[in-house]
Amino acid sequence: MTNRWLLKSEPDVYSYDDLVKDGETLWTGVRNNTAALNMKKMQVGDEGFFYHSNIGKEVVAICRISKLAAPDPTDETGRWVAVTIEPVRKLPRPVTLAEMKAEPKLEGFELIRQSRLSVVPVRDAEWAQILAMAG
DNA sequence: GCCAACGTTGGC
DNA sequence: GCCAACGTTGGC
Repeated sequence: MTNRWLLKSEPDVYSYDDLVKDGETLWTGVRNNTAALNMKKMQVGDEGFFYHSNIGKEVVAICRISKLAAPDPTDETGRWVAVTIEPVRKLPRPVTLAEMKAEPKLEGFELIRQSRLSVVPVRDAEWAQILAMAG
């Protein structure tokens, strides 16, 4: 079962361009239980939106899960996990948070409902809607 | 087990 | 810089 996701990153810390440069990256540092549960549900090949938080506040690209959740090497307690992601493509243009909030079809979107969650599931209809908004 | 206090995230 | 939302911690 393929699912879709949205992953947040502050672009001054790690942007989509950094991911392109690196080829792939271990998505470390998630320290929230709901977000960790979402990562454990990810399958290799699942796609996700890459969202720039704080600066930009917009979906900029699509990425793909390339490795399943495994223990996060930056976590000394051994309780947290990280997946590996790779870049897929940039959107024709970014879709901003303000646009998504203004779109009635995205009313139930988890990104908007629970704004602090850093790894968010995206429903098929929401995925299609955001792609359509990206042009 | 409840809840107040505090810390963090992220939008504005 | 402020604040809302949410999670965590610790006293009782």
